[in-house]
Amino acid sequence: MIDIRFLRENPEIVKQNIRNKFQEQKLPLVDEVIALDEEYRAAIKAANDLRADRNRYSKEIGNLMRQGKKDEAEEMKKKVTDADAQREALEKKETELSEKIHSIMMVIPNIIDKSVPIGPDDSANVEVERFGEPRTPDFDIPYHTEIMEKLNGIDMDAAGRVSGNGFYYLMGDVARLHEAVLAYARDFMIDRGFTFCIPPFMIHGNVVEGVMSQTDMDAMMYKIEGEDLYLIGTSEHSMIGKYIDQIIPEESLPHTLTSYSPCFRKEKGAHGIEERGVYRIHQFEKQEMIVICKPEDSMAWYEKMWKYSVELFRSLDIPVRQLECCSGDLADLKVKSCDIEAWSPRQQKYFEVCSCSNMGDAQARRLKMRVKGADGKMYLPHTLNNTVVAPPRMLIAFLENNLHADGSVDIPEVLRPYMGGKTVITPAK
RNA sequence: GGAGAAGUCGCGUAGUUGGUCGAGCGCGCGCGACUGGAAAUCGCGUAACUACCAAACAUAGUUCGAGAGUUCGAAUCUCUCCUUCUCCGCCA
Repeated sequence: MIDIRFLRENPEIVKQNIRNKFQEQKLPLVDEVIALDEEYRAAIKAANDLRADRNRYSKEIGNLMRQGKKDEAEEMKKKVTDADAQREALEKKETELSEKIHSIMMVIPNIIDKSVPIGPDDSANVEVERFGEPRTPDFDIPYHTEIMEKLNGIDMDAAGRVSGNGFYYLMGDVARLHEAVLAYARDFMIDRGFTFCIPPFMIHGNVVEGVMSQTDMDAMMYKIEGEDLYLIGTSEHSMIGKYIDQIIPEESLPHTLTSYSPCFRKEKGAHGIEERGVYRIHQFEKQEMIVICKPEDSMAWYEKMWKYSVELFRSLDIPVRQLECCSGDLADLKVKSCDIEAWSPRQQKYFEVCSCSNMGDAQARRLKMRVKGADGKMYLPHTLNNTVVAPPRMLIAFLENNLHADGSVDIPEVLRPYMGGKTVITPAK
């Protein structure tokens, strides 16, 4: 969500930004919203004048009543009532226009950063840098669910019977590994100064609207029947939502938080064969990091945040690369975003395991989250989020990269304390 | 889930026959005076949003949990919802 004042004053920038994001169908909305806005402000002005009249008369009526001048008061009441219809019509127009403008502003994309590569879709994303040498073992690596099955670590059949497609039972060492990764990631972020947080896993509709775009909401969020509650798709939703309607003291910035939560996603749409198993599921668990900071600091935080992800994966000896999202692949709220992708020796390619985003002030504007500056002035902070690690998916990379021909899997040193000291897990006999 | 109480300006409170209440007081905070400096004291100031404006000020509008209603006029009356607290129930 961008500032309507900015749009009003810089329609060409907004339009060019829409073109850069290959959303030509939204171009007419710019002029449309400018016209509506003009109409809206005229309506406000007219309605304000009428309200001012009413207020003035009402005060006068009070005075007259006190002086016992009933007749004059009655006459004045009539004057006010006469203007009622006009005032109510204007007020109705006011709210209608305001709603229209709001709904348009909700779909106007955020202005992307100058550095974002222009491209229509994810095929135009740009590899920026690789970290670690991709390895290719001299034996065939099975599909990740097979590796897990050999370790007696997964039961997809039972999950299918109990919950349907898109769920999993993790068992034994694999389940423990899953928790170990989360615990390690949690401590990794705590060691970097982030505050650990366990947020609500269900949130109100208005918070959902504040943190994500409408299209994302439809495609992702599960709603609780009969209640104004949604299951979160990521703890970013509750963590950024935490600040709804809040005024943050400037001296408390930046807020650096790392949160754990299960994540629930509908995952509407067709997904390929490589997205079976635990790659794309309705429920998974994730350690997340979010930062609320001054606008001028957000790019520095962005750089720091994606590097944390790289560092974490490298500490588990998994090769990764940074892939910068191009304009067309950037969700509407985002200013800049990149994925960290892990190397899959089986597929001989990288696949997404983390997603780091700078949302600029878009979420802050929607949520009415503000910072009170030292000079007493209010401004909108910037919000950022990044995956620390989402274990079911990261386990794919983990197992493939640490697998031996006999089906055993090495446990990297940093995870051993969380695995009861085990150095390796081995297939059941 | 049931019964009761409450939700006011950063915090604590006043406000209960609707009008001079956008809101008093205390604390906190800011500025100033006093002082060698400080404490204490005294004085002044201290919500957000919107419109107008290049901007500031001024002006006008909106906001006393949220929404709707009654009324010329609502913090004050009515209704619905939400939240918190107390008690009970039910449980990890």
